[in-house]
Amino acid sequence: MDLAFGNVRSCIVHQFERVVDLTEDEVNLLMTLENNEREFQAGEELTRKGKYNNYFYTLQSGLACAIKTLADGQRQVLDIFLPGQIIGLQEIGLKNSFTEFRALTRLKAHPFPKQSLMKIFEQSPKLAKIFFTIMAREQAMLIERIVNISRRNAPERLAHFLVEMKMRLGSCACDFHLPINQSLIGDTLGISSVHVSRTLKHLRDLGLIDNKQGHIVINDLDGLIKLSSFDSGYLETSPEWK
Amino acid sequence: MDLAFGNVRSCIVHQFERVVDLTEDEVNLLMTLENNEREFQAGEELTRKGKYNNYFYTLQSGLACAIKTLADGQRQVLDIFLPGQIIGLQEIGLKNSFTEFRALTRLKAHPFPKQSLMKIFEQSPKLAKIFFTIMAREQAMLIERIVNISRRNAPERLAHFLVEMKMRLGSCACDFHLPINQSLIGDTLGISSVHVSRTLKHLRDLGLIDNKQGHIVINDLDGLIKLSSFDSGYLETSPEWK
DNA sequence: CGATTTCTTGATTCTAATCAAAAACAGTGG
DNA sequence: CCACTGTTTTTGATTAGAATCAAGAAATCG
Repeated sequence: MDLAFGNVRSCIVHQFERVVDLTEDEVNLLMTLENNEREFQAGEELTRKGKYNNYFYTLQSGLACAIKTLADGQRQVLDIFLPGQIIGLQEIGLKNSFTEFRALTRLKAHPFPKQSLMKIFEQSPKLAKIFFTIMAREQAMLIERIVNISRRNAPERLAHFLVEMKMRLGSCACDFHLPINQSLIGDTLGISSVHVSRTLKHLRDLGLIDNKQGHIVINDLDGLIKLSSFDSGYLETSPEWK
Repeated sequence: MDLAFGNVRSCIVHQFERVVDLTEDEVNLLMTLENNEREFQAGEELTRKGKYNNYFYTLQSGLACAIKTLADGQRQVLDIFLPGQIIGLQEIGLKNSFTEFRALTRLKAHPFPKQSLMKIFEQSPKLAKIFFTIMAREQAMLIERIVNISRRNAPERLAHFLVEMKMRLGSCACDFHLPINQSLIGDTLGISSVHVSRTLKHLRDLGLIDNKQGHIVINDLDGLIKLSSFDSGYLETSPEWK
């Protein structure tokens, strides 16, 4: 398995401490969200679609995604989850959800019941605030996805997507595994798989990237950023919310 | 001004009580968010774009929208706010926001500083939970917008948009004012204004709707729902989160 | 009532979808 | 290690949906 999607020690605490300093009590409170670990195989569903799901998951290692399937069988990928992210926040409070969460690689995740969140709110307003901030960041990413799909053409969309993945992975190396096929990329960006193939070739021809089966090399990050008019603002958290 | 966008008494409390029963203390706490009212003219910006904004707004009457403008001048409308909604939640915690909030009609809104939210979290976990639920609903709407833009063609998109507006307005009468021009509708749905005009004509020709300057009449709601495969699930809150 | 904005309609162009088939690749078991 | 199978990717040809350009009609505003 690729290092980029490898293990994160106590993933949620780690994630939170990037944002704020936690007291011992708060760390312990958060740790209660991670008391049982489950492993999923690549392709396995974390939640069965349609069935009401009472769990969140904190993703420890591997990759997952959220997929919405339409009545006519079309699919839309809503998010690709990296280690440290919380899976399922987006459908909190909804009567019934038709979002399906699926493992993209073999992965480890900690399921915890949605009620735990309420307990956390009661015991620590500070943590409530952080969950709020995380939710807001998710939302900012969704907004950026709307802009991307709605306003950019295929090469721009793909370039934006690749830059976003690179930024979120945070690796210095412009070189990472992307273990999803072109069909799923298309379902993320709202273009057909055939056109994804053509567009990847186009970006290769421009010398911006190289790719072969699930491996991306970014040759010209600035070029991709310029092409897609990528603005990282939506990934950055305000200091005062830390 | 149209009744549909008319006054809501103490809008946020009203909104919250649709979801949960509030104690006297909680009502008072919420009321602190509405202690000063401001009026904005149609077309006026609530927040100046680019400038850091420290305020939320609870919308009391009128309509507003959130717009993101790209570097090349293209616009994307992210949300259309109805009375009772909170404007600005989506950009909480973000370092810098390039979302612009603009009045679509003459409107009344209550600005309150973002810090107030933290105070509420400290004093009532129950209210924190409701804010969370509201945020989740916003997010569900964004997800639906992604699906709409990404997966449906122009007539389907427009039909979906009209059904959503009707559902959110909650009016029994399939007949409402929509005080935004076709250019803005296009910027909401990711199609050009010219194509909005053609598509509206198409829906009229099918006998599904009637429209003239800012006024929509839905003749065949079921037809629109079927055309757009509209599923209201994303607007409905789960009972256990109430 | 003139001026400006918005809406409609037509003609053309372009991007991406679809259809179809071949090539590359990954996984399987002999 | 290689043949067999199924999946994924590539490439080409065609079609469809929507953008763009342009100009006239309608509505709104002062």
